[in-house]
Amino acid sequence: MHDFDLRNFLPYLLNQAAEETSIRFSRIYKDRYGMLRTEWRVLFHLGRYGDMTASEIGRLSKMHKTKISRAVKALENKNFVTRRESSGDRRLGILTLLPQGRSAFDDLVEVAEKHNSDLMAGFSTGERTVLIDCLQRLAAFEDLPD
Amino acid sequence: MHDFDLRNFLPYLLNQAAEETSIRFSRIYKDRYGMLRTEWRVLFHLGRYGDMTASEIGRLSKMHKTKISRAVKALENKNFVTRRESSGDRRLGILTLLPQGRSAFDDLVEVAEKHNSDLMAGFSTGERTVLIDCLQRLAAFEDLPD
DNA sequence: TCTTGTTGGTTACAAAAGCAACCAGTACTA
DNA sequence: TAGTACTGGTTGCTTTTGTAACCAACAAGA
Repeated sequence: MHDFDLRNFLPYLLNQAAEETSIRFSRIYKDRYGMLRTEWRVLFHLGRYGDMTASEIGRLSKMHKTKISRAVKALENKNFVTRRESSGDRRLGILTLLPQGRSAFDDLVEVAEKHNSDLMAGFSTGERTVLIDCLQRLAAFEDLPD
Repeated sequence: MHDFDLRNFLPYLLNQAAEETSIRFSRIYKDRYGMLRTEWRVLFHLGRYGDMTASEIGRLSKMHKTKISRAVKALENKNFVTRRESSGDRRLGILTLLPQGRSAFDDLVEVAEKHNSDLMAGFSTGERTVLIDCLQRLAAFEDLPD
């Protein structure tokens, strides 16, 4: 019996919090649109930032390129997204939201905003600021030198 | 282009932070002991709380029972853990750390404590308190009524 | 004590993630 | 303009996870 407390260990605690807060939202994009987490992430990037290539999404989201590749394929099958070749660099596939994808995005953004404010509801303004700020710094932690 | 910002969306942000903060530590338990995340979680519960059954670990960690079952099997194969049948209820398997598991635990606790303080290093005392408190509340969110 | 329901735990099968190899296309540079 | 090295992206194979079905063992009531 050791006094190390898992409940103060950030990687563990963050993981628990991430899982708990994701469940309800994931049920919605899964039930309504048959999407996976990787798929809504791609969708959200395109909806939020406009046309992008897979590797740009990768840089922002830090998802591995195979995940993105498969998510894009699934979104194409759903007619949510289309891909056209870049005129300059022919390796690049520029991804664009199609009307159906746009409307799923609009729908899910509303859900996400509601869900987010539910999650934040218990916190004071000051707590929210600190929480978001700390999380953003932690999310960038691995980019720091060892 | 919508103004919804993924970077303020808690489920996303928490996930990013969780992944980033887990990488270094996971490399260590993987490299040194060939363990998976599920395995170190079980190990840490036993090391921290003493003998437990699989379902007690499940209640605390919220891991699904199949994950625990497989993690326990892997830990038994490594001679980190042993299981004996409860004298009372013969369904229950009481899990105990073996010397090798104990020493891996001791080693990893040190690593985890160091890693945790590295992660916290950038935060003020006030920030730490708020962060941990908010995360613990978020981790319990799904237990709340809808 | 039968019978119905529950709980602890495992297993088998399907879905998803991780990893490495690969195929273009580009970029450098000799 | 050939050679080498890199980048964007896909595919195939392996490892992990999720899900549901299942097998004991227990519990509670008729």
